[in-house]
Amino acid sequence: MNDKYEYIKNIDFTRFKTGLRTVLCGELRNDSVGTDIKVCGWVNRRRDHGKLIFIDLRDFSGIIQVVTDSNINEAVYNIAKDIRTEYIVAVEGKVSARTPETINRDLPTGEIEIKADKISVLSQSKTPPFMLDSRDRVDEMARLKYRYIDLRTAEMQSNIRLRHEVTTLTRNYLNENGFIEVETPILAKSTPEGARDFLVPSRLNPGNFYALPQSPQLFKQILMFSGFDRIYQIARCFRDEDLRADRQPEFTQIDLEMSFVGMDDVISLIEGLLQKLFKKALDLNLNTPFQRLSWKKSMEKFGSDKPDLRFGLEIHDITEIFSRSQFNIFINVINKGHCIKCLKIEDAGDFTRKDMDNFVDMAKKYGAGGLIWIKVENNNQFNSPVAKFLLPDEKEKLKDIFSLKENDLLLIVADDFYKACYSLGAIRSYLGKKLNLIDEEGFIFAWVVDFPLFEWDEQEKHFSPVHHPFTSPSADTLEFLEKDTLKVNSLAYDIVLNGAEIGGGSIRINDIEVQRRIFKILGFDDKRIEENFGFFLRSLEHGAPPHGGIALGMDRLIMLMAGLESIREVIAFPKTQSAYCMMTESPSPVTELQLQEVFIKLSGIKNIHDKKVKS
RNA sequence: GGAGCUGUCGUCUAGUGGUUUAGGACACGUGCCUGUCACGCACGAGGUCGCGGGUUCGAAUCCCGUCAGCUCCGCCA
Repeated sequence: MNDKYEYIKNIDFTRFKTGLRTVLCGELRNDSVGTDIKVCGWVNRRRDHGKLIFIDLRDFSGIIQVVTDSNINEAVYNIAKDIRTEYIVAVEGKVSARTPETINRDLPTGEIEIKADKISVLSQSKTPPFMLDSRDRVDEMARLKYRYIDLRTAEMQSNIRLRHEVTTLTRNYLNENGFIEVETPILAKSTPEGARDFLVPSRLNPGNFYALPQSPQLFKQILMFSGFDRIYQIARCFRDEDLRADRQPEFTQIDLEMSFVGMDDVISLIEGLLQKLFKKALDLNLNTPFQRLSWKKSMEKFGSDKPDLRFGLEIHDITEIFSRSQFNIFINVINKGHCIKCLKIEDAGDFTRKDMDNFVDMAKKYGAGGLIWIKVENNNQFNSPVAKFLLPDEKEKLKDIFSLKENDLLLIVADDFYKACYSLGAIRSYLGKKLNLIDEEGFIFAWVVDFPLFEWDEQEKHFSPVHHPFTSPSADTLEFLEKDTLKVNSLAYDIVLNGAEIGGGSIRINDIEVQRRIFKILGFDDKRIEENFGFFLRSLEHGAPPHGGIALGMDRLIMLMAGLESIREVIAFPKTQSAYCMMTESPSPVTELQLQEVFIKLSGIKNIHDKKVKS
């Protein structure tokens, strides 16, 4: 049976009994035959057979067929005649068994129907802009504009209810583990670095602004200093950056913080949570502990800090082979202490010259200087734009190491470690999909650990934190903080699922001197430290326990659990790529008076009212 | 900030310089129909081809610009 409403689980139907209805549409089975019921719902479809009209009545629980017969009750029949799709009606009648030949096996309620004694229209509806059962073929713009209709579909009901299940299970699990839920301000303080803040002007403090929190990070830590031991929050976070399929300007994190813990404590707690979520919501068993790999190894083998481990196709280092190379590109790279990385694709005979150009473009797009391809032809000849620059023994070594045979393809990037790995990692992901190497049903988790604490920001010419500035350096690399900054590792951990980062956390700094040193390395002077983090440093010097935490990107997690490709599908009212809400038409201009009250004067904007005038 | 793709009745689409008066399907309206369940049948209404400009005897079609949506790079402590 094809039951679109299988998201209705463990529901106590009696709770939904109201003055207007005694049962839900999806509730009844043939054991109710003969009873009189009242039911309310939307008209999913009406089928008019002349003297006989069928109405498929829908609510969140399912669909039931209502029948009116002009020979039996003409008044009801006449009402049914004027009813249209998406009208909301109340039906009173008797549950009756369908004759064997009229049973609908596609419907859980297909063995019965309701003979209507009374139908009243509770609300009329204009013809809907699109049909609910063709939703997946409807342009997303229309779905977002008429979100209230899109949300009626079984798919969206299922997604939003899955979301509710995840939050409920999470709260229960964390409560059982001694956490309490604490709210923190939405009108918060703007802090430097990180993402762009959303600003909120203060009427009572002219010229001053709140920022919407990018995460409740500092509040979580301060609650540890306050002795709550374990807190969590299903936290809304705001970041004013460009959107993606998996990024919205406001999104939700399962955000938690714990006292007197090390990395393993947080990791095993989260493994337990995910195990419970997947078991209860999807009936899937996850094996724990999840595998762990270091950031370095993840970059080296998969070219990503969020590797998709559902398939192999690992990256290899072939720098050694070319140590005496005559090829300029390789010589230059090796002289700079950089490396040569390689991806081997077997049976690549179908790839054309155009595909090769495409690989080169992809490598460039992801930051590499270029890409070299070598295709193995029959009798083991190398077909490659650089074949003539390769020494015979280099060719032999490549054949040897990769056991090359006809139609094998090597994609080679020579660049610094990060660019070489990153660009080949992007190609690896592309090929994983293109060559169908991925088991779409599988969920492969991993922890990525041993991140560097800092990276060098080439544009801004300063160090910036890989995680955030409150992440603790590892004890064994702490000594390099000032003298070999990039060598310092952090006690940060990311959790990765099927090539997506679904969360990250760290053991935090609880030593004010270390915290001050970190701010210094990040290039903050004393004045700026005091202005932005003074409150936090003062809180650190009044007794701060060792503590750590993590935040899971809940929208992404639910998206992956539901097998979807955009978090917009699991958010009730998402925004478009230009951060615009199609339904409410927000953001929008405000009145001059509103601006005056918050002491704001607009400048440098052209055509403020011209935009968004459409459809 | 950048790249790519897309935009034709309410919806999904056909149409790549000339019988196109822009075609079809679904939805919608009217009528017929007593067992359908994506009901069926007949008839009907519905489109300034996203917007602006250009090329051309002629533009939905080609060119430029612009707006919107999507995907991606940058960005996202």
